[in-house]
Amino acid sequence: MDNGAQDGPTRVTMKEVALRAGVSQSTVSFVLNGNDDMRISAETRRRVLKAVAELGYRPRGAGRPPKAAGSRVIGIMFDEVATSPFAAISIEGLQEEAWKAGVLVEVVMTGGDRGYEAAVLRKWAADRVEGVVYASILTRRVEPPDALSRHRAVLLNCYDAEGRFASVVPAERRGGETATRLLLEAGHRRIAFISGESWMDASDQRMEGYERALRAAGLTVDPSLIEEGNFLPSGGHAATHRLLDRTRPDAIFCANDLMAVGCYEALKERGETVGQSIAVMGYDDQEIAQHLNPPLTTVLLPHREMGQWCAAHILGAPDAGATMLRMECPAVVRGSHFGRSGGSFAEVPGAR
Amino acid sequence: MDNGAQDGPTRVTMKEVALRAGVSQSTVSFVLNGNDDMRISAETRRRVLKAVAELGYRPRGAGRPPKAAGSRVIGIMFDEVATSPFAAISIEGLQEEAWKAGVLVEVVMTGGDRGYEAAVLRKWAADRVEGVVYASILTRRVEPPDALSRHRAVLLNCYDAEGRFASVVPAERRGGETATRLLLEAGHRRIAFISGESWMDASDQRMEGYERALRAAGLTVDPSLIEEGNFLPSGGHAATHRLLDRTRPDAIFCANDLMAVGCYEALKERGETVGQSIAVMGYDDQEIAQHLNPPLTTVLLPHREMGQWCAAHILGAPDAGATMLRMECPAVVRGSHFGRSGGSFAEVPGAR
DNA sequence: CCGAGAAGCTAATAAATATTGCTAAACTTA
DNA sequence: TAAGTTTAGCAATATTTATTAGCTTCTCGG
Repeated sequence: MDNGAQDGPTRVTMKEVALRAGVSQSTVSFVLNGNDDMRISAETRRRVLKAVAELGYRPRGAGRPPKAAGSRVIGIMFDEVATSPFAAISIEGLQEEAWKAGVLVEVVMTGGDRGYEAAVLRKWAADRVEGVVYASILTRRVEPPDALSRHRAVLLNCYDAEGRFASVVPAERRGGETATRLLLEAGHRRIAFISGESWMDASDQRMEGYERALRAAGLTVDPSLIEEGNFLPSGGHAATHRLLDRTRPDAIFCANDLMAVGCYEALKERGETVGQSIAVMGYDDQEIAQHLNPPLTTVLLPHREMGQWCAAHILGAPDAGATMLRMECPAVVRGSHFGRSGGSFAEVPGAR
Repeated sequence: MDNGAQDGPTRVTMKEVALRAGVSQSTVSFVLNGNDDMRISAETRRRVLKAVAELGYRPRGAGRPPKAAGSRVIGIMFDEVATSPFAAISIEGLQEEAWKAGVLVEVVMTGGDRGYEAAVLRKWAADRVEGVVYASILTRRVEPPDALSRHRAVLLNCYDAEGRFASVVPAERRGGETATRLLLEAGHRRIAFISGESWMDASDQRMEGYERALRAAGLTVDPSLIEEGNFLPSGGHAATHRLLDRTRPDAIFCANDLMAVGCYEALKERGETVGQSIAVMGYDDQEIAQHLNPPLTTVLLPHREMGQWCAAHILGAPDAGATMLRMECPAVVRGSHFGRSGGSFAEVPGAR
C-alpha cells in the first residue's frame, strides 16, 4: 500500500535526528520551524540541518496525497516582489506542469523578509504542501531559511552553497557563448561587450561566455572592446559612446536588453544603422526587444522551462540527489545582429 | 448556519469532525485512513465524509497544536498570468498592508480557468482564509465564480454587473482629464489624442477624460486630432505619422506609455524635439517611461494604493457595503509635456 | 433460548511534534 | 568580583493523529 521504497523498518523521526546531532528533540523542532523565540547557535543549527539531510528526515506523511478533502498544492516563494515578467513566466511554467497532475500553485513574495519567509513555510507545513520552490529574481547564491529543510524543496534561479537542495539556473555562460557565436557566424570579428555591474553573477558569466566563444574562434579578447555598463538604458547609452570614441566595432553585445535600448539610441546619434552598418545583440528577451527598430536579436532566459522542471522534480520520484541544473538559453534571432553582410530587416515587420 | 463569531485561525481537527458526525475521533481516523479491515458501516462513513467536507478538514502532521500556528491569510487570485508589473505592484501594496496585521498573502493565477478558480476557492475555504481578492489584469467587468460568495471578497481592477462585491478600479476618466489639463496648463491648445483599441474600457475612459478637460477649458474637440492606436509602440508610431501628415498639434496625448515610445520615434523622424518643439504625454507610468529621452510625463495607475485598499477592506469592519471605488490616478511630471513655452505655466481659461 | 462469532464502533493509549518555561553558562556592567 | 543580563539549550508538557484492545449489539446454528 505504500508507494515509497524507502519506508524501511522505522521512519526517521525528530528524535533520531536529535540523537545524531547530539541535541534534544525540541531543539530540532526549533531549528526546523525557524521560530524566532528560540535562539540557536549557528553551530548547532548546522549540525541539526546536516543530520536532517543525512537521514533524509521529512515530517510525517510528506509526499503522501491527502486522502481527505483538499487539493494538493505546490508553493513558490520569491525573494523580491516581481516587477519583472521573469517571475511570471516561471510561475506559468510551474503551474502548467503542476496542473497536469491536478496540483495547484500558490505564490508568495517575501521581499526577503526572514520573518515572512518563516511564517509562510510554517503555514505551508501545516497545509502539508507537496513541495516548495524557493525562487530568486536575480540569479544568485542564497541562504535558504532552515525551515525549508522540512519541505521537499527546489531552488529556482538560485542555489545554496552547501548544495543541500536541488536547484536550476540558466546556463548564462553558454548563453553568452551562443550570442557571441551568432555574431561570429554573421561575419563579425571586432565584437564589443558591454557588461552589467560586476557584482552580478549573470553579467560575469555572460562575459565569460563571450570570451570563451571568441577564443574558440581563434580570436583574442581585446580589453579595449569591453565596457562596463549598469544593466540600464543609460549605461548602455554611455558605454556605447565611450566605445565609439575609442574604436569602431563591427558588433556590440550588450549584457542585457535594457542596455541595448540605450545602445540603439547612441548608435543612431552616431549615424549608424543597427542591423546594417553595425550589429547589436541583447540578452534576456524582454518585451521591449521585439518593439525596437530593428527588432533586437537576443538570448532567451528559459524561465518557463525552469518552472516546469521544478514542478516535475517536486512531483517526481523522491530520491533524486541535490544537483544543480544549468538550463540552456536559446537565441531569439530578430535581425539586429546582422551587419553589412546580411539582414534585410530594415522595415518593422508587422510589429507585434 | 455559520458558526457565528470568527473562532480565529483554529484549524479543524478530527475531534471537531467527529463531533459533527456524531462519532468518535478514532472512527474518523479509520474512515480517512481506511487502513485495516476495520469495518465501518456505509452510513457512518457517509456521515463522516460529509462532515469532513462541510468543515473543510485537512489532516496535519501528527502532533501539531495550532496555537499561533494558524497564520491568517488573504488570498489574491488573478485571471491572467501577470506578465505586466501592474499585478506585482498591487500585490506588494496588498501585502504591505496585510503584513501590518500579521496576515500573509497568497497569490494564485488562474488563467481564467473556471475549474482552477473553483479548486482554489475550495482550498481557501478549507484554509479559512480571511478573505479573497479577485483581480483582473485588464480593467473590466467580470463574472466572478459563485463560490466567491462564500468568502469575504473584494474585486481588484474589475467589477461585477450586479454589484454584489466591493470593488476598486482606477479613475481612468479623471486620469485622462488630469493629463489633458497638465498639457493645457503648459500652454498647449492643439492637443492630439492617440487612443488604444476601442474595445478596451481604459482607452475609452481616458479619451472621455481628454474630451471633458478640453470642453472644461472652453475648447472644442477636433476629431481630426484623434487617431486610433493599439496600445503598442507600432501603433503609436503609425498614428503619430498619420497625425502629422494631416496637421501639426502642439501636444500628443498617448493613451498609454508603450504608444508614446513609438510616438517619440516618429517625432524624431519628423525632426521634432520632444519636450521642446512638441509635447508628449503618456499613461500608465511603465518602467520604460523614465528611461525615454526626455523622460516621459505620464499618469500613474494607483495599483499599490488599490492593493492596500483591498487589504484594509478585508481586514476592516465587516459592514462596508458593496461599493465601487474609483481611485485617483496622479500625474508623474517628467518633462516631456512641456513645449515651446518651456514650461511656463501659461494661464488656462477655466483652469484654477 | 443459548452462546459463539462477527459487525460496528469507542475508550484508552502510543507516537510524533510544538511550545512554555526554566536553567546553566557566558558575558556585561558597576 | 558580584549582580544583572543575555544566550543557548533542554525538560516538561500540550496537542494532535494513529493504533490497539476491547465493548456492545446482532445473527444464527443447534
